Parts: sequence; C-alpha cells; structure tokens
Amino acid sequence: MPDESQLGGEFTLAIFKLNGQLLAAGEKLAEPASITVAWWQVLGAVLRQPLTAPGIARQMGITRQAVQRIANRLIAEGLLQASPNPAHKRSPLLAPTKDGRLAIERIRPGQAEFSTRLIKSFGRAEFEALISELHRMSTTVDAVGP
Amino acid sequence: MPDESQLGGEFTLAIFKLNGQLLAAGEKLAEPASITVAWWQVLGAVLRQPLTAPGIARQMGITRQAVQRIANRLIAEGLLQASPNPAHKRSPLLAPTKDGRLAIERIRPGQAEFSTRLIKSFGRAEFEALISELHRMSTTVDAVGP
DNA sequence: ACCATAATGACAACACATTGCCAATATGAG
DNA sequence: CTCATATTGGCAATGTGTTGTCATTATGGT
Repeated sequence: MPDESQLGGEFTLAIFKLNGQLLAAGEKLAEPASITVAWWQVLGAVLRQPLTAPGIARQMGITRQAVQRIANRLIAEGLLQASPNPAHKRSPLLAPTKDGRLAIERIRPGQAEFSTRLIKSFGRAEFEALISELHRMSTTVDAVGP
Repeated sequence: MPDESQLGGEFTLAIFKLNGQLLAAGEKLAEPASITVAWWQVLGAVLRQPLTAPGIARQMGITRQAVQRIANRLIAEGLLQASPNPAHKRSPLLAPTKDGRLAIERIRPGQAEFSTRLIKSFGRAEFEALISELHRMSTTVDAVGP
C-alpha cells in the first residue's frame, strides 16, 4: 500500500489548483459584464425560475448568508429583483431584471467559446468521463468523509 | 455538438463542489490540532526544507501576500520560526518549530485514515487515473484558458 | 562599480465565505 | 387553535484570498 496519505494529498492539491484556475478563468469571462463570478453564479441560479435566497444557497451548496449578501448587492445594483412569495411571506422570490439577463447574455459567448475549446482540447469523451468520475468522487467523499 | 457550454458549466460546478467538500473535510481533520487548513498547508510546505514566504507562495500557487500574512500569524503563534537566509538578507527562511511539527503530527493519523478509506472506497486504480486526468486538465486549462 | 529592474515585506482596501447570534415569521404536531 | 420548532433576514466577527501601493533590498547587465 504505497502511501495512501500522499496520494490523498496530491488529489486535494489537484482539486484546489483546478478550483483556482477555473475561478481565474471565470473572472476573465465575467469581466466584460462588469460582474464577479459569485454574482454570475447567483444570477445563473435564477435564470430558469425564481428562487428564495436560501433556495439559491441550497442549490449552490453555500450558506444562505453568503447568498443573501450577494443578492442584496445585486438588488441594489439593479440586476436582481424581489417579488412577493406566496409560499413565504418573509422570503421573497428572486429573479433577474432585464439588466441582469443582459449581463449574463454578455458573458455567454465567451463562456461557450471557452467551453468548446476546452472540451475539444481535452477530448469530449474524456471530458464527460471526468465529470462522471468527479460526481462519483463527490458521493464517495460524502460517504467516507470525516 | 450537444451543448458544450452546459458541459463546461457542469464541470466547473463539480470542481467547485469538490473543492468545498475537501475544504470541509480538511477543517475537520485539522481541528484536533487547533489549526486551519491554510495553516496546515503552509506548515506542510516547509516540513521537508525551509522556504521563504514567496517561495511557499510559488509552491502553493497563491500570492506571496496571502502566505506572508499566514506566516506572520504562525510565527506569532509559535508554530513557525524564521532563520537568517544566506541567499536573501530581507527574506528569512521559514521552518516549523517543534510545536509546529507536533501540530502536523497530530493531524497525520486522521489524514492517513481518511485518505485510505477514500481511496479504498473509490478504487485505487481509478483514484490514480483521476489524479492523472486532473493534472492533464490543469495543463489544458492553462493552454486554452481565456 | 553603477544603475535600472526585480523581489520582498508591510500595509490597506476589497470580495467572498464561514460561524454565531438575534428577532421575526412560518410550519406542523398535538 | 396553540405552542414548540424550523426558517428567514440582518448583523458582527473572523479567515482566506485578491489587487494595489510603497519603501527597501537584491540582482544583473553594461
């Protein structure tokens, strides 16, 4: 059993590194719309259907407080709007404004271009297989994790 | 070409999620030593040989300022010590103190246990293959990236 | 040896995420 | 209906990372 500990560390570092690389790539892609990656993620979460702030947080896998602060900021910037929620008097449904959708639209071409080049360069079949393995790894970490 | 854009997004989200999961696991593992994951990483970087703060940063792939602040904190906590650097009068070499090594030692068993269980559950061959693909993906992102 | 350039440490401002706490509001079991 | 419990938004403190700036110190080409 050659060094499980070291192998685990190598895996962790590989994920951390890729996380940083993708964040940096996202910043560049989001720049033309003058928004940050976090704003992009929140706006993206409500493109298809309005959600409450805690609902967005659950979908993104981060805390509701983090989403709440970004949502407040996005509302102040006029990119997100709150509508009364019939199911929750205290928790309005959040949806992008026209400007919010415009911002996402301005990012889309660059994102599509980047994805296309990345997948082409990495190999489409291998790309899909990698995603599949990453999902399986997520499940495994949840099952095993300390 | 079915939706490269969506596939790219799915990949990014998978990496972000795993990043969060591994950070959370790391926090739990580091807790018995009362240190954070960032402290652990910095201490881990100088276990084998002393490095300067910018040297640690280059190895970790983050900015020297981020490392510097953590290093200053670790020195204040008595986990890291600075020794004169013959090659750089302004940039001391940083090495763990006895307490610093003790802290890492206290983490090691849990980390080894977690790694072993993770690799066993995921499959060793698949685990190694995944790391290899992640490295290849890092290279691809660097080559393609916006 | 000299001087432009690079590297380093310190400091500040900002973005993002976390935990913990509080008060107000839903929700659901009895 | 009532009351314990869960959810929600707001606020504060903290940790981690970034960029930018500044003064000081090395480094290297001429």
